[in-house]
Amino acid sequence: MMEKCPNGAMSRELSVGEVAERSGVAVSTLHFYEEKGLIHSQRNRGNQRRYPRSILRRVAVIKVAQRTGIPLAEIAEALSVLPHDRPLTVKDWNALSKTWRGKLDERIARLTRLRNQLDGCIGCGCLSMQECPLRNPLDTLGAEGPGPRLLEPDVP
Amino acid sequence: MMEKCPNGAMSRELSVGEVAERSGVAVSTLHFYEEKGLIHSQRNRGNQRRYPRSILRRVAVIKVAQRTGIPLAEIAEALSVLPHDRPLTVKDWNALSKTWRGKLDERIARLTRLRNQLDGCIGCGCLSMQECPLRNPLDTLGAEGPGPRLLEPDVP
DNA sequence: TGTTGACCTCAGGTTTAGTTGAGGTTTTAT
DNA sequence: ATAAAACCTCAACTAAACCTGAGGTCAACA
Repeated sequence: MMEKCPNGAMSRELSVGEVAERSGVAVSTLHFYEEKGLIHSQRNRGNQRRYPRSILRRVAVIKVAQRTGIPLAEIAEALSVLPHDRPLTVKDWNALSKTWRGKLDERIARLTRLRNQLDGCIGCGCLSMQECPLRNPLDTLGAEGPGPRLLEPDVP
Repeated sequence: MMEKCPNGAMSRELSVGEVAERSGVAVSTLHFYEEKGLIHSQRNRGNQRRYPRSILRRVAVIKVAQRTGIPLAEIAEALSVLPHDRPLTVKDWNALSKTWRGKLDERIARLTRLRNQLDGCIGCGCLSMQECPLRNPLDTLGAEGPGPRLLEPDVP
């Protein structure tokens, strides 16, 4: 009798090369991810990596997270709470994607603030330490005398 | 008679430590920037770096560009068309900030697209190779049979 | 039964943006 | 005059996210 496939489908296992091709990452990257604990593999009797098809989803999730700017270490942490030996459920994906969507929002918000500041400063020629919003977030509280005018009045 | 200061103000030159403190970057970073050609320095008779006050503006501009995500090499390139020995004018700053504003826009747009896709995909549970917008930009044209359903229907 | 091509491990290299430290000189303050 | 603080160069190190290559094994196919 045929065994019930834990993946819920009659799916052959994949070699590292197949996973690479189908997921669009290099073989070396899969090795690297494994080393970092982002993915796992079984080995066949010849010591070659064999993956369940669910690896494709896992890699896809990793790549989406990367596109949002999440560093691998953080992705690893987020994925680490999920068991490696069962496919991600919709629930898992919901939790992850909501968290990451939050972070993505933050990133967008930061960049948008910067853009607005930049818009406000294009042409103003200030970039002064005391007043310019582009400088202050970094250069908090000048504690200096009347700072120099930083841009010349444009008389070449 | 007092020489006309090229900076247009009666400003003492700054040491590397002063620049570091006032611009908020480490001394080692200023050395590094100099090595990369982003900034220049004069030396006094004791071989110590001396900067005109306009260095502060230059460093500020570099930091703004970095915040928009521009790599140092590209910043160096953008700044390289401007002479090192005269302060940036409002015109210079306008040109730079407009270019960078464009790149920033692009970045924001990319992230926003991703966010919308993520929103559309939260809860959908697809992440399928053929259909999911989160996968396709990377995994262009599956050219495979009817791809597997990638997420389990959530029955733990 | 070869012989490719895919796979293995492990060490070391690459890039970006710096930081750290050793060993020595200059400046500044007392 | 002397000590401390700041500065100099140069080499090496860090971290992230991989890639490359050497030397050897495994699998598929004609």
